[in-house]
Amino acid sequence: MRAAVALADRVGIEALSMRKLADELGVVPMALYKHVANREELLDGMVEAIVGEIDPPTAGADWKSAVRGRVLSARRALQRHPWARQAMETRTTKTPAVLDYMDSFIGMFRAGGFSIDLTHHVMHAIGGRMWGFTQELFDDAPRPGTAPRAPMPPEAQAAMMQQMAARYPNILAVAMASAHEDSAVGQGCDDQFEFEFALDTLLDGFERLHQQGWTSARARGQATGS
Amino acid sequence: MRAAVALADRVGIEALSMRKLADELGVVPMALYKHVANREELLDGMVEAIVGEIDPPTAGADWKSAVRGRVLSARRALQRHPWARQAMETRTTKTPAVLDYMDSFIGMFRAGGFSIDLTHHVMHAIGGRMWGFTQELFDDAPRPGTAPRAPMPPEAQAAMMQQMAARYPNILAVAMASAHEDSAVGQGCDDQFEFEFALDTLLDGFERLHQQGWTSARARGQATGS
DNA sequence: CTTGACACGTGTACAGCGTACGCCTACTTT
DNA sequence: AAAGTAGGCGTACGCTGTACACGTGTCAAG
Repeated sequence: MRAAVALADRVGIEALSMRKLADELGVVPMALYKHVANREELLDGMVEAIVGEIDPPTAGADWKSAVRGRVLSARRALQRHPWARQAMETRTTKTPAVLDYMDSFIGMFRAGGFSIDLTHHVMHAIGGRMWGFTQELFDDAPRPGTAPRAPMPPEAQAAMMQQMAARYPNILAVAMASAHEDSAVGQGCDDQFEFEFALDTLLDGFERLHQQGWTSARARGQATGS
Repeated sequence: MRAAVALADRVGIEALSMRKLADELGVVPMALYKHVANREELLDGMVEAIVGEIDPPTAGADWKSAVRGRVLSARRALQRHPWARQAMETRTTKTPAVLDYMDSFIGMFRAGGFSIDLTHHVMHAIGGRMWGFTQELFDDAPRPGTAPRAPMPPEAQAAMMQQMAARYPNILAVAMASAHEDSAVGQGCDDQFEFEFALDTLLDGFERLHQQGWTSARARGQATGS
């Protein structure tokens, strides 16, 4: 796994093949399949490793600087591994380290007193920026070419829920809240709304900066008002 | 090209191979290479086609609703072709339709009276959201595995500049301004700054919403303050 | 001390991929 | 009529992921 990350750092993600990695390890290609089921799972593992490099949230900080610091840490991790962004974007399954990160990320807003509802929208808005770059989050839309996962037996689902509740309380809270909301849409969350929420938050910010005659804050040595 | 888009719509981008596309057209694979140099160029062309589907900016609207409408149009185009997002993210060369779109996008802010400087940062901040999703823009960082493009003879470069100036005046204006800025960094633009600018714009927006006791605007039938 | 399970590596094989190279045919332009 | 050109064809090469069967070594239970 570490070797895969190192190799990708050197040759990029496209050039990382099972054969090249096997060569690197002085081993025959098929040997790798004793450790991962397939190439996809290898990429999953690599992403896990990168997510693990992100610093934990600074304890005792206000929500804003906690979030800010965490995102910048994620960005640093991504910059160390330029292939990681693309790899994350193509990943479809959410692995434990990713869920951990999301859960604790949600936790930062909750600890700052954000309502579940606002937290939910805010998570969408910050989207992949939370990874040090940007992507749509919660993107469960079935893409063509990806087979729908096999349905699980109900008791297994229940057990899964238990596990989830214990390990990812914040994710669950948000998911539950958005599931039975008294909105017009009813079940699930409204992608269009989330997109416009993020867009408008940015546009409103731009408007404010423009109205107050913003000139390069860089020269003044700070970013925005924060 | 149209056939490629249609096929990708059906089977996804991963499953779109030169051979499948050739089959679709009732033709032998190598026949495709009379129309495109390679698969990359095919993808470039497909992205061009999608960008061409985005509506032109509404004439006579204020900058904010012009930008808003355009982004939502881009989003609609992307939703019609779920593979397009990923395709655009892997594209490295900026093709004419893409440059046209960027130029006219910059133009919307300029027409709204934004300074070149603010426009620049704002373009970074809105990033790929301008595409109906989100990505880092102006991302010219050389990735491993991509050969550096062959350098051009200087007179060709000059001619290129002429063309650029005529066709993409807004892009050029922004590029020029950021090239010789009196900042500490000097030449080029500061990725880190741009990232933090966008992040802080969002965080400031979140803070404002939180402070004014935001509750689901969806129930009230509007997004944010706009 | 033997036996079997298990983790891990090997070798061979196959189908699918992008595409280099050379050849052929039909149509347009002169 | 001649020549160029746009497009399609066939073959072939090296690369990919991975299925399947077959070793080995380590270790616990009989």
